Amino acid sequence: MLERTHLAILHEVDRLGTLTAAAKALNLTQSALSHAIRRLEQQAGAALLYKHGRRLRFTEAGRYLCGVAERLLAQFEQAETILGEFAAGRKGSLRIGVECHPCYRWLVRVVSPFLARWPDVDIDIRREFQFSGIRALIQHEIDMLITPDPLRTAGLCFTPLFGYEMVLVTSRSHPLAKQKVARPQDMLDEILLSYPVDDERLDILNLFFTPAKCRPRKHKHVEDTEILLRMVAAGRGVSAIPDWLAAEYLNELPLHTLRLGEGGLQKQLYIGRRDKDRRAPFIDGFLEIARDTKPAQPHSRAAQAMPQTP
Amino acid sequence: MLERTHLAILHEVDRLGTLTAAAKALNLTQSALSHAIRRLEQQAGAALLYKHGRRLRFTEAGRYLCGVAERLLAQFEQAETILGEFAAGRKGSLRIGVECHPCYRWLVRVVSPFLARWPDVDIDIRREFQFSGIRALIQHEIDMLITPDPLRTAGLCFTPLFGYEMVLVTSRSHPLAKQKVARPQDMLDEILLSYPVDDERLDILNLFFTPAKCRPRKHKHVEDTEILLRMVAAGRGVSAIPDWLAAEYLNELPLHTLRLGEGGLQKQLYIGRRDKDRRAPFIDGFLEIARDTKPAQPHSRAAQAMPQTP
DNA sequence: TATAATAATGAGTTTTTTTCATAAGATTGC
DNA sequence: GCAATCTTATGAAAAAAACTCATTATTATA
Repeated sequence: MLERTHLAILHEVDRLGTLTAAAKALNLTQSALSHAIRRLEQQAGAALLYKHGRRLRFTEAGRYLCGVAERLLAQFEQAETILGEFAAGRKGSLRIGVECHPCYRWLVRVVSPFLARWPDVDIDIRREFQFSGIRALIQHEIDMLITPDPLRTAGLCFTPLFGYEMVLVTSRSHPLAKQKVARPQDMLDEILLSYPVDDERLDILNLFFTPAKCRPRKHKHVEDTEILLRMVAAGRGVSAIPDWLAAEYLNELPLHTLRLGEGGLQKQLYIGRRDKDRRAPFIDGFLEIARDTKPAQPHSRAAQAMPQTP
Repeated sequence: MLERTHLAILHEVDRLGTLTAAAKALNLTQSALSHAIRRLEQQAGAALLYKHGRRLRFTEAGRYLCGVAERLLAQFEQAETILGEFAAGRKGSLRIGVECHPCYRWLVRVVSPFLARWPDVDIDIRREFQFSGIRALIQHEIDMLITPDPLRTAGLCFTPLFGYEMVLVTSRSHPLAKQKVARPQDMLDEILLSYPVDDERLDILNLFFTPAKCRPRKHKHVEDTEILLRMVAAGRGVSAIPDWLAAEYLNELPLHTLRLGEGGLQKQLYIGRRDKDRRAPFIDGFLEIARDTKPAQPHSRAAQAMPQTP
């Protein structure tokens, strides 16, 4: 079978003219090359070289193979180079799962510096999972998971990114806008707007309404953050979002934010990865950039006090 | 170093899903494949496969190599196919040198059946040589030489093709047209037309005039056979050409042919090749067809008696 | 014609690959 | 949950392949 070494030998013989020189270039003996060529010729059933004086010349078939060699050897070398890039962790693709809907807005700010730092790494962000994000991570469907719910699982490790508080947003003209703190009982007549997520995974239901054994009057799903907040601003409902996300919109929309309960609904965002993924430096690289990318200033809630009309 | 076998293994694993199946397809054991992949991974410094359940999955790097494999394996296979063509003697190119100017006309009749018989062989006909055709043959500038002057040379072998006679052609209205035989002395006032070849290589000078220690009045070179004979027909000169070539034109042009001297100027056409070129069946193939392709009937000289005006 | 350069060859050694036997891990069906 | 089954991993031994060494043969050169 035609092998890479055969091509390398023919190529060097072509380049240097003699077996002896080619052998030296390949760190082999002239004898080894002679044997190798002989074997190849016997297998192929065609002469590749013949003696011309004390040198060698290529037959038609040999010359043809030289052309093949030139093309294929280059491809081998390129493949090895790229393989080296993979090995060094410079090349690859990073599939990031996001379990916290609004976090997408924060994530896009992480991605840009990452792409600049790791030009050969592609990023793929996924927000929908067959089952849980954790499972997707374990099953290698994604490489990193951004989630506020780090399940302690063997083989995974979670790193905290930053803490935040889920706040209630209402229109600035909403009756609740006079309060600083919202209690579940205040909201029995409200329409709750949320991202389209299972009820069990909505913190405002799990941690706010359920303990108080009540529910808002109505619960509607809205896909997009922008639209959701515009609906809130228009008084069509209220919603619970991270404080830093609200902060980004307070200057643009007539919104008011309230603490959810006396202590507030405190959350922490985590980034998770598989333990064994030490192999790819860019995973750590992403983690580092993610840790350094803080969300909008939570204390910009002060902005809500500023007199301002959109 | 990345080898063809590595690519083949990865390709089969990709295609069949398991090492075991791939091993069977490659007529190896599962163990051999496992070892081979392990070695490659160690050399590359990058994981290529990882266990997922009881099967294997490709890492990024592994998937990349699968792509490489698909491309490169196809190229290897194609190269081997073509190498097989060479081995079977079907693929190649035949460079034919022609030292006898008018023989070109005969040669074209050989080429057609050859091309039909060896569809994969290209033919390249060369009429100009740096030095001699023999030298071109020895130095592999050409593979076959058509010549009337077979120099006995080591490493070459010449095969006779057919005998012919160089005849003098004149216009039918030329004074010499009354004769059947031309003597050198008859032609002291003539203009000799010939192909543009060194005087030493013109038989009519070497073998006809020189022995008689005389020369025609003038000697002109004409490139093309057709033009040369039209000039002869127009009485602008006389020329010496093979009898079979004259035969081809006797019906078309008012030409007359005379024997050069009493015995005539007898020649033999040879085809020469390198001794060692047994390697390429199509060289023998060409030789066979050439031997079977006879020139125009010499006895069609009878045509000259037929009453005919152009 | 001797000398130098180069390729070819055969035997022996080294290296690489392969196999065998078995362990270990994961899935399936009961 | 457990046996049966499927799959990969591993280490040692065997087999195969590649390589080297020493030498011969051929050609070019001075």
